[in-house]
Amino acid sequence: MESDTYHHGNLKKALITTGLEILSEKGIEGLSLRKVARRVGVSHAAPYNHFSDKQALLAAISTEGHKQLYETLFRIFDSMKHASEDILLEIAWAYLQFAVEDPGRFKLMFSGALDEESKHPEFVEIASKNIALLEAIIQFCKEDGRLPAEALEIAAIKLWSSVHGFTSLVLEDQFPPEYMQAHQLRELLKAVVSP
Amino acid sequence: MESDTYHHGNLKKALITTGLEILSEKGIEGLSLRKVARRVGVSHAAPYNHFSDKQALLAAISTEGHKQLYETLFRIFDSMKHASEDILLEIAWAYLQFAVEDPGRFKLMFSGALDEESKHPEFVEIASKNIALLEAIIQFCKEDGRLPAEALEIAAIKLWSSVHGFTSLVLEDQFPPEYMQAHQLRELLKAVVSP
DNA sequence: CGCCGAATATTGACACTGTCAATATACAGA
DNA sequence: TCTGTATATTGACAGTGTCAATATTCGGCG
Repeated sequence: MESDTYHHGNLKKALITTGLEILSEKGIEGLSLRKVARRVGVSHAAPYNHFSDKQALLAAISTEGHKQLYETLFRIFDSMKHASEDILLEIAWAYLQFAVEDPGRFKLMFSGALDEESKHPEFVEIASKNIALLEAIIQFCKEDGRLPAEALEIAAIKLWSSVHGFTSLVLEDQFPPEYMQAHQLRELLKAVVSP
Repeated sequence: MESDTYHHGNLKKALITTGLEILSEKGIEGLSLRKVARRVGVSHAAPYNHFSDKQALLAAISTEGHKQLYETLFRIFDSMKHASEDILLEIAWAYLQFAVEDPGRFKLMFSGALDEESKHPEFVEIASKNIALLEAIIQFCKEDGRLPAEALEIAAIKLWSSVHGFTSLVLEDQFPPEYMQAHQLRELLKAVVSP
């Protein structure tokens, strides 16, 4: 599958993963089409055979990020189903870690560098999968009986809003610096996810 | 104060307000130093006499946005001190409206186009002013006695996180489209701000 | 008034970017 | 093998952020 022929083989995938690399190293400002192409070892216009736009590449990278987030959260959920600890807190903490460990990726995913993510069907799919996972987690946490569907959706939105908002504000340095140490953050997060 | 002399007079302020204009019209991608300069009627390098960087101009614009947000929320708070309605909901609603009515401005303020906002002292000042306002609002809503300081800070962070997260996710089209009508949004928001 | 330094604005250049048209190369099936 | 299609390259274009060199204006001092 790997070759250095004239035809790259699977340039599309290579562009996405290399894009994630550069995103992680240089942040969102440092991510250019030409840089990705150069890194992959291909001419500056080659990406246009696979992506109509820079926007299209960014959307693909963002989608890949959402898949990674899903994987991360799902793994946590799965590994804690039989533990007694506070699952919601661990999920929220994982969300925060996901953002902090690679801010560029998180910002691309959520900070509107994309104009119309909802035009890309792959993106819509993984986004709703993430919501469904959240709902499953919440359902699981209510030991005493299931919630009605509507309440479940609302609870999921509440939880996601809180955790996402907290994470965004942390990432953007919007809190006073004395809150910004790890164990402080964890305490705050506990308050944020508690009802 | 207004003149079309060689020296503009107060180019710095003009650049900021014109920047906000373009931001509102073309969004964050469509905002360039040169476009702002052209619109103000000044050469493409003139801004460098007042801002060391594009980043510096963006930071100033962002700071101005935070001031507008403070004004907006303060007005709501002030006008509702003697009303019986749900202040928290109205504040949250105003926050959401502020974002929706000018997404470019909101994204610049919160979506990490800035690298190190906390280096600009004016920004730090208005940011903490905004937190203080939130705390005052929460304090006011607890009719039965004051909260201890620590609980107050935590409550403010909880509230801000929820509302900000909800707003961001709405702005980024992360929710299923059936949630996206105004009265639906208001219902959801009510759930988000309720304890 | 006239002069001079400081503040401010302009011009021109540079490397970099996204995008497109024209061209070249490689692959897959007849 | 030949041919069409998919893929990659090259070269161009306008637009960008930034900087150095230059020009213009302002404020204060004589």
